[in-house]
Amino acid sequence: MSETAPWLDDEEMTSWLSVIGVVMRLPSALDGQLRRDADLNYFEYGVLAALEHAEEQTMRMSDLAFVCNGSLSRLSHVARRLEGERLIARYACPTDGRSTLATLTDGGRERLATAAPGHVRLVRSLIFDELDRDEMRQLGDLAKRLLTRIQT
Amino acid sequence: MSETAPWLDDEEMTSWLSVIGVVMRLPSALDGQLRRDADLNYFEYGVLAALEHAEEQTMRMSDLAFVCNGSLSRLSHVARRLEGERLIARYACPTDGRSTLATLTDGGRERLATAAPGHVRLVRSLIFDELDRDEMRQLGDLAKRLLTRIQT
DNA sequence: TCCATTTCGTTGAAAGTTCAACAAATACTA
DNA sequence: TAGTATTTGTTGAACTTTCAACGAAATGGA
Repeated sequence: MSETAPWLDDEEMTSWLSVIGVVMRLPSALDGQLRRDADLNYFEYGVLAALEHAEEQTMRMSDLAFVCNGSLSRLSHVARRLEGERLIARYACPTDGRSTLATLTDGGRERLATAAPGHVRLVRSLIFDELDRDEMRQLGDLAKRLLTRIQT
Repeated sequence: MSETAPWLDDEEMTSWLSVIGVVMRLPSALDGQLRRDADLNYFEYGVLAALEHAEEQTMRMSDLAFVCNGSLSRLSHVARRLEGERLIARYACPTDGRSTLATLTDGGRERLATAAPGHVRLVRSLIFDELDRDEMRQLGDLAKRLLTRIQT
């Protein structure tokens, strides 16, 4: 990435603006519904949802941060808030003294149940109602390849 | 959007997780380079870039907010900062007393020139180096359709 | 073993964003 | 045209995220 790269041409720019438009606007669209329905933002929802799907409904903080696509610091602050609301609990990892394990509480499960139906409906209405199965698969495959690069 | 929607099946979920992964991680990847190279975040860069491409390098605040995919309030705060650094200037619109016009200054143009090469290189390395022309067109078309729904 | 390095998580402060309230100007309508 | 509603933009407070610094625990060589 050291040599001078050419600028984007018109066609590239058009595509890029659509992509970045989705990237910039989707989070606030999702946050809005979650805030109204369950007083959560998407990152908080993601934390609860990730824990629900995890074995024992428990994950290490750093793994949780990774699957939630956020920094460990961000997760740490959010975990403090969620713990304050008794939606998750944290305790020291018995096998690695550096690690902290986070687990979903009953309250967290309930809150997730409050948020989820509206969230799924919204995601359907914004994404899956617009794209058919094949298109969605294409989008997912392209996004997966980009994600590999971004995640470095 | 009122009836109970079915949950996402495995294939849908896999695609969705890739999409949301890009949505969540791309902004911080872009912010990092811009902060290092030119002490800007992506939203600020977008404001300067939008003005540069505008006629007279000038836009109404609310139009600017729209093309930058942000709220007017967010833009207003950012504009105050950018104006403080003399990267943009604001003045009342002569034809509509409610409106404010923002325009790029020489300093703003210079800052953009500092930021742009690295930014374009990064976007190329993350996006265009991974996808060929045809794939990028596909992605752009799919994203454009989603954007239409999200932008309501 | 000992020491340097890395990993893990938290913290407080700084920076940024959202939200609700507001004022000013324009547009609408009866 | 008077009164109401809408559009536009700003503001301050509350909230969230980032950044850099830190301590504790584990790892890896010499």
